[in-house]
Amino acid sequence: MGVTPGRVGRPRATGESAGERDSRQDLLDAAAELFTERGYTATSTRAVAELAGLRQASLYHYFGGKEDVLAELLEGTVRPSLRTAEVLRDVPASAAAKLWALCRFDIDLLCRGRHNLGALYLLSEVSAARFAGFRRDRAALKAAYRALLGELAGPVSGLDTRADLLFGLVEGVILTRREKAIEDVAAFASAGADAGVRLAGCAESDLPEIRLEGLSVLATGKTESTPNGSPTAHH
Amino acid sequence: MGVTPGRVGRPRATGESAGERDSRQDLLDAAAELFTERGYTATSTRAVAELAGLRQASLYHYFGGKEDVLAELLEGTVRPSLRTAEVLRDVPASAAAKLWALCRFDIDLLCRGRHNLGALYLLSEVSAARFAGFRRDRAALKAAYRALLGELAGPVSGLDTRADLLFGLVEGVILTRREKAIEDVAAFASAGADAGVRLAGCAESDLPEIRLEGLSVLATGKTESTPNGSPTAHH
DNA sequence: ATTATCTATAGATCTATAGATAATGC
DNA sequence: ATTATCTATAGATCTATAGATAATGC
Repeated sequence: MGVTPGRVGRPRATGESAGERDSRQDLLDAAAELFTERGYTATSTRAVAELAGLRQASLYHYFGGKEDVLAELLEGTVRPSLRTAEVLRDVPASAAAKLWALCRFDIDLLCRGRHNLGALYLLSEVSAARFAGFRRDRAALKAAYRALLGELAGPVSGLDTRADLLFGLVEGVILTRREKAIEDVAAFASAGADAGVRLAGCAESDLPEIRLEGLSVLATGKTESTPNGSPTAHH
Repeated sequence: MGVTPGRVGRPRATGESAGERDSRQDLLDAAAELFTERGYTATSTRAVAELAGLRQASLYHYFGGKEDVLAELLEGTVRPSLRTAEVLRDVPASAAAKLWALCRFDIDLLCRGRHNLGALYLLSEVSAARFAGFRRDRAALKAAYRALLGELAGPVSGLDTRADLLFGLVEGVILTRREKAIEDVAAFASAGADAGVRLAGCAESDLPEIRLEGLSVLATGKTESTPNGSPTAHH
């Protein structure tokens, strides 16, 4: 014990190999930073690898190619929200409180983290069939929003439209965050959740109660949030 | 009269030159389609030129480079909204109605048109200093939203946050549109405007009146909407 | 003469593969 | 022997420029 682990394999050309985590994660982190800040196509595999402290070709030891890196990052951005939505379904609480809680969780997640990972979804290239897994998860999350809205409003016409708008409100914070730093994320997420239930038609006077119940729902659900910066890897 | 105009300059290699509009606009249209569908960096100048019916190098006769094309498209996306916001400022109407009208106009604009031009703003590359003009206009538009919100709510705390969220709701429709076609744009835009004033704190019971007044404001303002597909060029 | 286009190309990328090398593990 | 990395490179781009060419205009 106490023995330095000693790494298998040829050392990195940049001496910096030593103290770091594993290279695969280094690559994902570097890609997250560059993809969100410069865009996907504008980022070369060389840029990713070198920010991670490796040479370009070494990226191919861990990923089939650039697209695989993006796919993995993308999936990490919806999964936690989707899991929260699933947990909420079985929690005994008012629909309004659950909706508040889901908005609050999602917005918080999108605002937190070192990079604006939600922005990856904005890349036009994501339309490609390659990212089917991600898009399936995202559709399921949207369905969860719609279900809660329906529970709240009864069989109202225009439910789909409202779900679209509400989902847009939540994802819209990605754009806000791109424009400026959000200082107090918790407050912003709560305000966003307030806006969400207002949009859903809840009366202003019911808000304080909804908020309280929503917060307690979140606390019970104890849906662990993503650790700062890097997406959770479930692979 | 009746004489075919007869075009100056060497004819296009693709015979198709004849019936078209001017080449500059052809290039902008082609770029709009490709940038929104594949992304900016992923689109080559060759692809743009050839979709426009020209050869790659001919693009440089009209634009300094790819970035100039993007800059011009971008500016066309905010200008009409900004102009509407300015017109609304001086219209005698309730703040709620004006806010409704502005939301309605913006959402309508973002949803209409052949390509999802709003999505251009999502490109990460747009952060670059190169597009200062566009970003200035966009900031001014957001300020208009905030002003109306302030007028409506009085000196409330968290006004900036609400403006961010409202703006996010409006721009969020870009994401909705990317995901699916919006069949009835007018209805969607009205529902979005409803959602906007709800979010701003207006009571459900006031909505019918706000809507009516908002619609009449829009009709008076007579802010001409962008012609289908291509951005208005104010240059 | 002027203009809009063309063809050709230099120089700079960028992705992905082949194969060498420098560690540890046994 | 296994592994993680490296170096080198082929082949495919892509952007921007130089300079030719095929129309109209006068």
